[in-house]
Amino acid sequence: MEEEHIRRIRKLNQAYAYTSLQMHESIARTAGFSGTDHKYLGFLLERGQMTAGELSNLTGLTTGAITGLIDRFEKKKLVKRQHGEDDRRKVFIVPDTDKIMELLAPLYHDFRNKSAELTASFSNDEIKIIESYLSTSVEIMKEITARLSSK
Amino acid sequence: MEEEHIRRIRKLNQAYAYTSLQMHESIARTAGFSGTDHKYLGFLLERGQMTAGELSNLTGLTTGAITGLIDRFEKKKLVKRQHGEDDRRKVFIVPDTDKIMELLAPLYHDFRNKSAELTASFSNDEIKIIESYLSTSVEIMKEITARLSSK
DNA sequence: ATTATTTATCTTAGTGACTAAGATAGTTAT
DNA sequence: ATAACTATCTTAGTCACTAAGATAAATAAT
Repeated sequence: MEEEHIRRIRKLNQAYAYTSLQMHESIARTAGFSGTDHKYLGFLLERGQMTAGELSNLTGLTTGAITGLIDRFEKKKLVKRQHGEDDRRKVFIVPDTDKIMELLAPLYHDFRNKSAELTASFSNDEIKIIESYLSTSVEIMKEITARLSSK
Repeated sequence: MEEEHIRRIRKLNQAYAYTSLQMHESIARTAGFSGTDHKYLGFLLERGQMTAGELSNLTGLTTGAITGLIDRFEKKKLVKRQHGEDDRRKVFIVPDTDKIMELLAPLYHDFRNKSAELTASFSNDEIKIIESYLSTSVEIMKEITARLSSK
């Protein structure tokens, strides 16, 4: 019964998305972040230093909101402001990777371990299937988001 | 190379969680919802009518915040307040399922179709593997969340 | 060179959703 | 009846956000 499979996977996906959101919110709260800061800190961590304007574009926040975001991070000494040498208007936000990792790593520790264990419990062929499913899903969601944002 | 698999799946998971969040935020904005309202409306839709207090417990919001949430939904005629017959202090939030679906269904239409297509592209055995991966992941994340919330 | 335009970030004023604490109204227990 | 409790609402204050404009630096135009 194919319809049944589709329904079950859809339900699982909803649960997955919701639970993931909950977990990340919990982790953020535990780390002492309010609201969406955790998400944007992850951004900085992954992409490395960038200017305030770039972060504004990437996040969709106004430059004013970015100023506040950097202020909060800077107060916690998780990032530093560094004026551009060639263009002194630019403000590079330089994440203190070690400090951020020190703060977040313990909170992700268990999740990482258990997830790794789960992955290791599958064979190579099985992992290919899971990877294929996940990556195509990501593509689908990106496409939907792009379409909605352009409206 | 098992380590490599684990790393790749972890990266895919991060991308999945992030993209999913982005998509749901886009859908919310398109539907005219600010912030987290969309999430809680989904809650009401899935669980059906409940009292303000129950929603407060489930969401973790204070009762004051729930009052505002219901006000906003009520103004858009997506839910109705209904005083309990046995206990007149209680306020049941009754979602207008048809109206909510009418608002949200078109926005999820493409996503649902493409996801169904993706699911249908796998064999029965492959789907079992994906289901197993997703459901165990959900369990892991629930456990982590519960542990953090109790601290 | 001086001036105008553009660019990058910051500042200010106002908004909206949130919390904490207390008010209101209805219920249960003594 | 009165007290204690419960469910929701109200109020005051906070915080992150937007929109619009200020500041400062870079680039272009005359």
